[in-house]
Amino acid sequence: MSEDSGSLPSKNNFSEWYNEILWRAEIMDVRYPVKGLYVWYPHGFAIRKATYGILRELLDRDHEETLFPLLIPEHEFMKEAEHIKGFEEEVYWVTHGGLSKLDVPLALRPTSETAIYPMYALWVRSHADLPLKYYQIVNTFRYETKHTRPLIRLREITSFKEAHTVHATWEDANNQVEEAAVLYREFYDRLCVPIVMSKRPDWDKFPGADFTLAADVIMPDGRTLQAGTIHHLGDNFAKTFDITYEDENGGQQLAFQTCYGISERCIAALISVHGDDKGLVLPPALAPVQIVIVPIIMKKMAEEVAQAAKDIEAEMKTAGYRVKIDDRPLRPGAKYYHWEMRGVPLRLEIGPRDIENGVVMAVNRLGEKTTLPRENLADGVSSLLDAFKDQLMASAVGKVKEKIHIVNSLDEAKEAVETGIAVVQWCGCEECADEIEKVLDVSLLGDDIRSEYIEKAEGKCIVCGRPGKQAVVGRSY
RNA sequence: GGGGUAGUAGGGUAGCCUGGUCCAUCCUAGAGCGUUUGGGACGCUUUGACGGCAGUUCGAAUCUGCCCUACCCCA
Repeated sequence: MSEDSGSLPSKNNFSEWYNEILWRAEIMDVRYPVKGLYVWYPHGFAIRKATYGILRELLDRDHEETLFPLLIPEHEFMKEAEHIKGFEEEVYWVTHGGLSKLDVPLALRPTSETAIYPMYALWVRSHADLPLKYYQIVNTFRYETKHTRPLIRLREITSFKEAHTVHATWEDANNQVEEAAVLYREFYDRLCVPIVMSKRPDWDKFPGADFTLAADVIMPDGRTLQAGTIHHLGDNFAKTFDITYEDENGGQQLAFQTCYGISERCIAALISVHGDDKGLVLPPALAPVQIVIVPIIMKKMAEEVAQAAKDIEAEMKTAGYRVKIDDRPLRPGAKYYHWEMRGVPLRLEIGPRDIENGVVMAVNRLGEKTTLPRENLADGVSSLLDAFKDQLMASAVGKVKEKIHIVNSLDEAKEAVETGIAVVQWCGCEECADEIEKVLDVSLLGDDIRSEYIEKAEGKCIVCGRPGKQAVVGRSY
């Protein structure tokens, strides 16, 4: 395989590194002949499967999974004025069935509010139906005009997990927003990816929402990637789609709603945060292959070594690991590079010497070697993998902390956003935000910061000097 | 939104202005055979391309038109 040899561009050149690792590690093939659409390789898809498996597991605690249609009739799509304004530039329309023009044009969902809420209007009858918490994992379409980028800016988002909840009161919905924030934090914890959550400024919230919380990931080049959003929809959509319920006293009440989504950008974050110059680095839970066994086959003891590898494979399978023997007729070194590129967390080497000594060589993806006793191998493996996961998290947190700069002036902020994000004091008005964005060439990501990496502090707006609150600014994808 | 540059085999390049070939070339690419194997093995044999569609021509990677795609710069 062509992607098997040679080295990656250094991660210091993040953009090149990112493009190259996607195909070298067999995540995505970008050669599909339509702009903004990409193909998942089986290996990338396996990472997706593991990642979304975790998302499902977390949501399934108290949500139910559903599936709504891809096509939305124009009259439903056009109902919510703010919502339309937010999306009209980027909607794909199906206008023909065969050769005949459709009476009602159909939108390819850019997001599913207008597909789901007409049905919610039918489903929600009484307070006993609430809260209602459904989610789906679907593809969505947006006609992006700026530069598309695999996993990050797509015309077909292939893996949009969107949850849509309905509640009796604004406060209930608000509690759900908080629950979603906890949920997303736990999700990214499982990915060992640190996030910074904040409240988007009003002009940047989801079209039709009361407010929006967002999880941003700080990428290796210091730019931020919005990797999850949580919207309090108030009763805005309930009014439009007539979602009402009968309360305890027999009166009709408007419902309150939230929605929150995560797309395959989470995988872009996963790859980018952990990967290194040798390729992918994956937490064991997300690795399609968790353990690769490389038999060191020489002329002597060839049979014994092959059999020992098979025995280890069987043992690891029994212990519940995704494991693979690499018995291809290649030099061992070639195999090491091959699996390092694909992010396999742990490699076990077994050769004549090891058999004689009753041990197995274990090497984790960070290159640390351990000699494990052959007896009770699964125990040794288990503790190595646990330690490896903790190492990944610690290293990711360390990198993020270096990229967060708490600053007191526009000048300091300007320097800070060259390598990461700046935490500034901001009075909250749009004029000052515009000034910050213009001078620094950044986005004001949000205030009401929720991050264990950022200490709370008070101060004065770095533009106008009025009393401020903390806000995150950075260059974003 | 405006401008620019470019698409040649799995990947990387030359050729294009000045149309012509039976072998273009490199690789850590593929296939086959053999010898190897504790950090990217070696030898021999071999496969495969001119982004797409139309046009000009005896003849197009090369000229013309349209389309698609990618990258860069400016708002």
